[in-house]
Amino acid sequence: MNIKTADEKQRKQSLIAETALKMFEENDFYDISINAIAQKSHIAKGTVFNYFKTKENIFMHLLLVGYQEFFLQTLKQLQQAKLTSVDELKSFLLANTKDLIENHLTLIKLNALRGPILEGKASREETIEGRQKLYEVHEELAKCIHDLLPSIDVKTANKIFIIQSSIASGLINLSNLDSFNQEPIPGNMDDFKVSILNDSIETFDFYLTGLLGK
Amino acid sequence: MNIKTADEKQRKQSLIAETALKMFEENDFYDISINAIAQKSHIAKGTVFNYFKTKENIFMHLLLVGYQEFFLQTLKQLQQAKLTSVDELKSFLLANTKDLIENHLTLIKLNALRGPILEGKASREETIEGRQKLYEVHEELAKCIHDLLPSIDVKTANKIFIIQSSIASGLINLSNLDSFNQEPIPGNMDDFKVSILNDSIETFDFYLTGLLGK
Amino acid sequence: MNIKTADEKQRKQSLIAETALKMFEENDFYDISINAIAQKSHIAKGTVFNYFKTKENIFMHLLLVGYQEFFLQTLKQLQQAKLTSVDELKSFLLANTKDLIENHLTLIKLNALRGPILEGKASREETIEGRQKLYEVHEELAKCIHDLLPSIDVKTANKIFIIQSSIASGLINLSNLDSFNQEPIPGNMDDFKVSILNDSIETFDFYLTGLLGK
Amino acid sequence: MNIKTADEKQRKQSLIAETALKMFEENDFYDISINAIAQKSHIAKGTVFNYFKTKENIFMHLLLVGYQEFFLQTLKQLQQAKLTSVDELKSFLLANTKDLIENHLTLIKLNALRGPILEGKASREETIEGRQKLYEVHEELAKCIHDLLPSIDVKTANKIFIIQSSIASGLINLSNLDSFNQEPIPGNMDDFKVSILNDSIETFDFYLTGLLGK
DNA sequence: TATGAATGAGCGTTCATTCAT
DNA sequence: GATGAATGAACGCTCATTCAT
Repeated sequence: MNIKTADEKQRKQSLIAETALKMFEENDFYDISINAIAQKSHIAKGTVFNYFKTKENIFMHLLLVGYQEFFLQTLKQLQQAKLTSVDELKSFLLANTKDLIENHLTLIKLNALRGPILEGKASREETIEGRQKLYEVHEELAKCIHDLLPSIDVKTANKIFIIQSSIASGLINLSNLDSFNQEPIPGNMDDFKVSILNDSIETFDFYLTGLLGK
Repeated sequence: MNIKTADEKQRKQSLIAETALKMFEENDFYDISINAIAQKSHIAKGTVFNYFKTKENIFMHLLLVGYQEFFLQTLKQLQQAKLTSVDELKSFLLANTKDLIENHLTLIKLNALRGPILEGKASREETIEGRQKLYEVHEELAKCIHDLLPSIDVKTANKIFIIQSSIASGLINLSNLDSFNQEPIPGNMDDFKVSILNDSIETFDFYLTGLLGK
Repeated sequence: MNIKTADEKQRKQSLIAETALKMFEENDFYDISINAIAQKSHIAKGTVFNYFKTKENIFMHLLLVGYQEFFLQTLKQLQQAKLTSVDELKSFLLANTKDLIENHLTLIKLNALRGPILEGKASREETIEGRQKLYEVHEELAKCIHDLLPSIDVKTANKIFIIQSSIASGLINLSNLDSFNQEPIPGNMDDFKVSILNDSIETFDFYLTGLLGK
Repeated sequence: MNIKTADEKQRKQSLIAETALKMFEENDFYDISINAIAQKSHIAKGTVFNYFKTKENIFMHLLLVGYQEFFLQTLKQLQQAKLTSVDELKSFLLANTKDLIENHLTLIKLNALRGPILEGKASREETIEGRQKLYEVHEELAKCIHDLLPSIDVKTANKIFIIQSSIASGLINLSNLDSFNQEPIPGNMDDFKVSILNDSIETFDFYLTGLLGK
């Protein structure tokens, strides 16, 4: 048990990361203690620190690797999609947004932690390395779009994905206006209901139309 | 002097709230301690708790009252604006967004705290009371828009303001992608620069066009 | 119990400091935990931090205030002693050294912590303030000697007290060479026995003779 | 290769010890972790524990072996020096002190660890064995002095070297009184400057004169 | 013999909250 | 109403040491 292969090490790191991710689905960063992550992972507290230097690093890893994977998957889907028009791209992106929200909502929640909470204590080196990898995938994705539809330049294509996350991230913050702590607020709150999924898609749809033309 | 008038009471509460607001402009919720708020307000720590039952209540108050004031001000401006077309409304709303971002950025930052952080510990009663007041103003604002431009129904008008905040809030989360802890990341990061103001306005502009028609 | 006078506050600070001092007589800095200090003082751990910002500050306080008191007491004794010759001064200083070692040994042990351990985490402000007060007393003491015996300049008089502590501090480090963990080492260890008191006084005596003339 | 010769074993032990020594030149005992020693030695953490049962044993070894080597070297130099008078011995010892401070300052720093820190956790057996070897060299050195200058008895000669280390060790503790964390303290601190080398030699010179005559 | 992953007790420190005055 | 001293649970994190391989 003493010498782990890179693969075994990765697996344990993933165990920790995935435990943290699961917990983050239901709890806030500050309500998740390293102790709890360790317990749920059935390992000792110290072991967590053998794999991540700080608590913030865990969540930064979640954000960076999670987005990398999401964009890589998006890239693959894009390559298979053989888009031929802006309209088809729009459809593709809206479906992609649905996937992001339905299956990767934590990524979007993690965005809100990055600047104010994680960067202060996450390791600069690791973060920048992870970010650069992420940016590479992002650029590749953008280039792929540009290749398919040359009228969309690379910068614009990059921006599309930034705005995609922005919209979803913002709608999370404004969701549940009709309840308090999951319990409904008395009175007719219909006008304040937000559907993260529907409103994100609608907003992103309008955005894409505005950006790329009717 | 033993018995404070309601007015005096309000004044001290405002003092605390405004101090907290100023601190929130530059620091994260978790980096602002009650102790620091008390010191900056030149009052005792215990006094803070005479006016707000919990730390979370302070920031919930900031959010609810801040938005009330912002929407009241918006309402006034709207009443003076004498809009006659959807296009004029759009211009009005974009200018209003600029004001929101330039002068009330903390409101938008507070949105990100509400669900995951504040609701867990804020007093249910006070929050719901504050929220209902806020919703009233919000409704009034929406109705005003509907009165000016009957083609826009009240529910839609309400939604406009929710999306306005959503967009700005989301872009805050995605800003500073080209730096780490305020310091620039090496490499050409042009494609990842976000301007909260410009991108919010662009996105909101496209949204309004999509929603209300070109 | 809520508003303490300066005097009451000082008394609690002293309680903590004296508890720490007592513990330091028998244990090493790293074997004394804040928890233990709090328990022995019959107060809560948090209360300790209301009076000292860091653990290091406690011991820095002990060092600075302890020496201040010792030098003030020495100054008083000196003023009463009416010395008229270098020989009388020597006798005075040797008796003073005896007092230092017999009744203030912790001060000498604290010297060994100062540079390598305390300075790294003690508050700069407080330390420098405490040091400057200490230096003033030190200077006053030196001036007093110069006034009594003008052949001894102030700088030399200051040095005398620095060397006094040095010698005792060094001999502490070299003491107990004939035992291990308080238990005697087998064999005849007579040649390695150190008497902190006797050897300090002998060494200091020789030093003073060399410095001030037979 | 499964069975290491005694020589190979010694070589790895020396590697660890020398790495620790180098680190101790610049860092405090508590700032040097076994992990760091292992890394700097390019061996595994567990390997360190194959050669030293505890962290304290490493530094105890450094102290005992370091002093053995220093005294052996001193002995050799003494045998070559052909001293014929107390004055020549004094000169020899002062030069030896200069060497000790300039080239073996860590030995003196280690003295301060021995009693309060190392003995508590260092292995009794190994320590006593090392100490006895050290005492033998020490005695030999003392006897050599006695043989050269019969007026100096062996006990006195032993003591000379104990006081030599004491003085230097004490002056280390009292050095840097004119700065805080390497930064100068405001104000004229001339009277509180300590030169470990010069003041050690002066003090030791006076001591030797007092002990051995004029 | 060498390894390094796992451990977990223990640390200093923070801070919202209480409550006697 | 105002105060601020007291509290203590909870936190992230360290690190010497163990031991299966």
